[in-house]
Amino acid sequence: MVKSIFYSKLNNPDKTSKIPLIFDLRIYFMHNCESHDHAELELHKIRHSLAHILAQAVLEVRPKAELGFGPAIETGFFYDFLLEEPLTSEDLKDLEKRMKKIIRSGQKFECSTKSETDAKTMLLEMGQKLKAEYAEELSSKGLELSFYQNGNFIDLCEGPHVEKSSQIADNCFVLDSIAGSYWRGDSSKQVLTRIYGLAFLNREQLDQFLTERKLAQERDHRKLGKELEIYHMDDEIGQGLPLWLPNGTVLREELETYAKEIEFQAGYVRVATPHITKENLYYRSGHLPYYKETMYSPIEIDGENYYLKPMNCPHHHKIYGSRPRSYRELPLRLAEYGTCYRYESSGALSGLLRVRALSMNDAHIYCREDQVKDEFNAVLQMHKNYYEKFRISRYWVRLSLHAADKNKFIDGEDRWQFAENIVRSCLEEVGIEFKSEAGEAAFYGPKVDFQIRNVIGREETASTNQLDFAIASRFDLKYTGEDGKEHEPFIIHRAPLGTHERFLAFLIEHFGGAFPTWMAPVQVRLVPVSEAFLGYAQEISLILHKEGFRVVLDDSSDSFSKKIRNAVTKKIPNIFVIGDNEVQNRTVTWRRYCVKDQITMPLSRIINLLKQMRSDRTMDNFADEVLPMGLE
RNA sequence: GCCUGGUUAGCUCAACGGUAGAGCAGCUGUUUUGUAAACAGCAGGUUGGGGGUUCAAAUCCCUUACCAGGCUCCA
Repeated sequence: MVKSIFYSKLNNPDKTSKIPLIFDLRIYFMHNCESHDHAELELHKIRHSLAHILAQAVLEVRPKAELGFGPAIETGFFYDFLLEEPLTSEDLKDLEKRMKKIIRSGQKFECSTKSETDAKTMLLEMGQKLKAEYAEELSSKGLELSFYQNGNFIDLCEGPHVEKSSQIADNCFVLDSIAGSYWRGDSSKQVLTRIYGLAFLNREQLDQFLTERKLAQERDHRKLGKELEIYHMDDEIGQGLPLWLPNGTVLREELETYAKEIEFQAGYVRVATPHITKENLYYRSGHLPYYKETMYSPIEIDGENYYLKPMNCPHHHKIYGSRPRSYRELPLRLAEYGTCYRYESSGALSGLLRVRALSMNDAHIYCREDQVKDEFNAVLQMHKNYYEKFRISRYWVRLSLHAADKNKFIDGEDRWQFAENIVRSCLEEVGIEFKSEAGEAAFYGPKVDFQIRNVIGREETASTNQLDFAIASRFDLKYTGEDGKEHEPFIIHRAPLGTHERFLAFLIEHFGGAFPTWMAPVQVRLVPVSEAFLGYAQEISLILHKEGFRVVLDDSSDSFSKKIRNAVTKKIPNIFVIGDNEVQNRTVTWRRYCVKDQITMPLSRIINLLKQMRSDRTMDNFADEVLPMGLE
């Protein structure tokens, strides 16, 4: 009953930001867009045809433009052009008009095939050198070269397309943005100009997408991070080096405490390691030759180079190797919220999602061969539990396997097979759906990567679990077995909560800035109806503070309504309203974030409730999380 | 790192070759309020930094730092 009062409105729009509490652009960002559903196919044809029409329009204003690729994508289409004279976002409106004109002219899309020679001759005559290059490549793979022509425009393309341009509603698309790209995605090749378009079956769907994208931008962690004073980036500190403000630090520490408790229960022990390390360690680990360009330049001291650590593994390996190990003490699980530094390319940096200073929920598990499976299973189970706890459903899991590339992956086909089989069967046993991808493994073993998309659709690896069968020998890590002989341990690298930076960026967006009571920077805001009740409010404030709650008393001279508003815009989960009635009866009136209905209860009772919510880590920012203590 | 665009008060924005302005936040008063913005006043800016063009630059040009959207990369 009370539950329904408290949560009935939670899924309604939050009046402050005008966004639903739990909002999901998933429908637009579904990974598997290969559905063969009829409408999907129609939409695909429309998008793909629009890409051609865009190219047609660009050729009208830039006749010498060379065409790159122009596919349909999840939200529309793009086309890449090699231009002598640049196009800018100001040209998009004009191009859009030209596209509409082409659409209305009702051009037919006609397919034809050509031999390699004919195709190349024609493409080169048209000045389409990039396409000619691609035609040659396709042909060398034995593929047929098909062309689609509409009006005076012809393009090498496998289709499919609409039959006539007039089948496309001329208001169902919009040119969205302009960006750079590289030919064949290779940064050593030509720089192309990419124009992105949004396209849907009709205007309503386009408008809906635009509206929802706008709402999604409202919960962008960079916006909320500023509004809720979570972190600050400062030019004088450096790119990608966030300053965690007091509110953000609460979030980090709550998350960390939670992880520490879970890891303690799971038999981990904690370690701490320095931020800088001698160069040689990274030669030993094998990282330096591969990752030098993504490490900060070394600091020279006493004739030696020291690097800021880009990962914690070598340090943990050194801890393992600090004395002889017996099979009896395995598995050894070393955990650290280690701070690392990576010189990420400046263009990749983005709020907290991609930074240069990061703290990782890292641990390394050193175990025997007969323990690998149970350990990896436990890791995946822990990972799954975290995701369920935080209600993270917008992710996909990649099983990253090796490929035949001696430069990227260490030798040993048998060992790769062994490790990959274990990882795959663990995923199956724990019941995590995954997609295998060859060539994505770490150089020392297979990985299970949890891929998330942020609220505006950018995909990142949220966390990763790896089975390493190779590094132990580089570090000469051994244990004495039951047989009295030396053996090499397997190492599991795992970071289910990824980094504070990325995970919190994701949670900020996932929760729209409204954190559960246990995490919230301010857990309770006391709002007296007028200054006459400040005394009782102060008393409550002291009690709550003594109980360890993060409580703020609003003793401003703002109007009562304004005080409520201020508390709500800060997305504080619990507001205690205090007026005459409350003073008389030693109660408080409890108003939850985003919920107007409220409940008055004795002070002692509400404190017990809060304590229980805190110790249970209730996800009270979700509609269905049940309140404790029989409030129903 | 690359391509394109951007940077005006703490925040969100206006002024687009001719005296930098508003709302919110802040501060000071008045107001003491029962559920999302009381009222008044004050203060706040060498328009990211540097250089140039011009009688005159927030506005045009160059350069640098940073930001955004992509691309590349991602142990």
